[in-house]
Amino acid sequence: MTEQSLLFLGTEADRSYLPYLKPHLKGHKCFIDLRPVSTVAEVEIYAKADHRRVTGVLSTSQQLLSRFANTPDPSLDAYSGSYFKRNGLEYVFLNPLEHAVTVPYGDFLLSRFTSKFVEREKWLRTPDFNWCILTPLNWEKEYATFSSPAVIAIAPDIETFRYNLAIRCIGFTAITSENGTFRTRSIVIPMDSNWALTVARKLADLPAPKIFQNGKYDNSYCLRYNIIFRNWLWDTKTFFNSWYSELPKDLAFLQSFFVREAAYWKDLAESADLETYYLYNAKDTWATACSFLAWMMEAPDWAKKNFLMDFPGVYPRILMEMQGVKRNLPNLEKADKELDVMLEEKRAKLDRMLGVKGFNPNSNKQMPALFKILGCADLGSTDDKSMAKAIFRHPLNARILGTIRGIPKTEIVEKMGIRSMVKMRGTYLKEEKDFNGRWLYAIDPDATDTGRCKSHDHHFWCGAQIQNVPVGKTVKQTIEADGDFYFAECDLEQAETRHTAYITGDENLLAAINSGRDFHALNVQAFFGIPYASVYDDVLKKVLNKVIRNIGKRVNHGANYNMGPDVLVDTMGEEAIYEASRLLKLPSRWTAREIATYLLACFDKAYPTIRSKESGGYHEYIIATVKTTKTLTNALGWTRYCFSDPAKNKQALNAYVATLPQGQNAKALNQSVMKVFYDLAIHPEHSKNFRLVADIHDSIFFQYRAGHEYLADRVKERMEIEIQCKDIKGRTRSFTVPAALKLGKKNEQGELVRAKFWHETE
DNA sequence: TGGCTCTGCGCC
DNA sequence: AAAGGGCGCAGAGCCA
Repeated sequence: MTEQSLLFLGTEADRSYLPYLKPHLKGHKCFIDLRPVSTVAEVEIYAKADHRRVTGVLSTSQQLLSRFANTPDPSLDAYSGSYFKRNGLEYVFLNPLEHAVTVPYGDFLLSRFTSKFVEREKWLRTPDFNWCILTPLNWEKEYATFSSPAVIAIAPDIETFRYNLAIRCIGFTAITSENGTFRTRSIVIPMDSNWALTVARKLADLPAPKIFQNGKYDNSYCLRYNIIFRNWLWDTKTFFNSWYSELPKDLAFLQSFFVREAAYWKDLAESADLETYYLYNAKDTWATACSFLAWMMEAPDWAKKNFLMDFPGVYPRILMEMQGVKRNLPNLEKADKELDVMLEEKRAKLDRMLGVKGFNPNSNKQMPALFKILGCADLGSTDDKSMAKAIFRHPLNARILGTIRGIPKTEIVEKMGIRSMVKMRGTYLKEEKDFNGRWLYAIDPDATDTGRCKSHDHHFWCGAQIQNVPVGKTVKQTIEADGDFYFAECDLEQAETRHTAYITGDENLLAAINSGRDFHALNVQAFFGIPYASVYDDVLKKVLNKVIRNIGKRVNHGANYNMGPDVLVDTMGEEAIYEASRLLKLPSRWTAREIATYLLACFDKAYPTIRSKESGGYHEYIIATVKTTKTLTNALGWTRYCFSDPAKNKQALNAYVATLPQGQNAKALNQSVMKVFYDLAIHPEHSKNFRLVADIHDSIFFQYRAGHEYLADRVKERMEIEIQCKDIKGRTRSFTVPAALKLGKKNEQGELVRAKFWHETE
């Protein structure tokens, strides 16, 4: 590698962080200048001076960036890692150096992007970009290239019109490999004729494996056109989440990460010029192809294993997304009307109490003002927890804030607070979000840090996410099963707690979870010494002491997430904390914080290996594992790369402590979803009588046709899979999380009434 | 008007 | 000093 001379053009804000740049320069000479720059010419004169002979410019200057970007006010963050070459001088833009300290992966990216200059030989030698617009005149020649056996993969990408969901153009980049050299060819089909449609279908049907970036989007649109992509086997978004799940995942970031010479080009999409727009489309496909090559060459085996686990999950998810669920319009209107009436009533009541007109409890200006008047400004927030505290302080507060807060999580509309009602109407009860009478959503198997699926609104710019629909009748009564189908849900029971038990190997937790008895009542006995028999009756299967059982439940929950005492007070609420104190006969002079500290200590005594600071505990194991390997791998074989140091940062510790149980459960459920998909949802014998609706973290929500109840049992069978799990001391056990099928409700005669609406599965 | 941040809240 | 994990989305308010 030849000695290089670099120039860092930063800003004053970078000054105190310059030491973080140095180790990444790998000994190369680097001039530093923090003065404002206004023109490229100025930089060139400075850099090319004989005594400097600078070849590469690293810059955190937004001002300089604006000379390169195609937009008037480009964002440094969007362009970080972007590369430009002008007049023989190369430029790479970076986020402010401060990120090296303030962002967990800041130093990592600083190193990576700096290596575009100091370790250029490590980067994929990018194939040249060459492209054309496909026309009836050139298409045969291009098609011959694309269908040649030398093509190892094809990266397609579509551009769409949002207002009518039409495909505007489709780009394809073919990767060919000859004698170890990769070449690309890119083409764009403007989708403006039947000829274009025919050609697009032909290209999609080619046997070469297809690479998409977030391909569920493209394939959703193409399915409407009957453009069927054969061999969709790769996805760069899934790739990236498989390797560095904590990093950003948008395409622009991916290209700057994988392609040395890539510049952020998304702003070309704003272009009114058609040819520029098609160029943008072609570049998208080319960048996707290059990212694919770079990932294949660079990603470690564990990331590839993650990919193989996650990618097939796109097939059941796209099926769920394209089907959605039916809305029942009369029920939707009824629910909305009911909320509307109650909302107006409560708003009027609140206004009367406050002596004003139109007080808005959702306003971040008005609510703090109200808190100030009520003497609660010290709470620092006006969220639900703070409202609970304010209400606890004084009956007047209770009267006023009660209208805003209502009874949390209640299923009765009359008891709901203003905020909940606004939330329900705005988020879940808007008819205009539906698509031909159906609620659509997206479910991504490749988008979270822990490996869970994530839901959001649909690719067709409608619908809403399906994983946070409020419990209870109000919203769920608007979701109706199709034709002669019924709804059912199958839930994994106590899934994450069971995973925690087998990961930590905590003997007490294992015993509790496997006793077949009521887990929370056992906790009450273990935590507080209150006899199990006074909390739960095993024979009648009945809770005898709801209050104390609930306290046990919440302490368990809090400790599992490694809460501190203050947060436990917040989540439980002072009322419940003092109630616990009374029930457990704790010293009456104790503060809420002291009570919470005691409650958490009770958990630690009962389950000594979970949070224990002593040697051999789970938290210590997490800290040590991340320190030595920077990764955490769960029993299903999914690995998370960890950028933060859990020894130095409690938030990071909490995240990493949670990642194994959460991710392990997620991957187990994913296996079940795959089985249900292949064995039932698309099985020739069953697909007519079975529909997958969604997977929701620890449950599968589906429909079966009347007379085909056995299909529900088959879902349950496929969810109860055996898991081999090695605990932190190296002992392997196998276990199965039990699943519970919810088909409907029993009527007065004790007969099962099957669920026609979603709330009836609860 | 659209885009942005902030706050708050829905779920597991 | 204090620290609950994983998410998406709506409304308010500010700014260009």
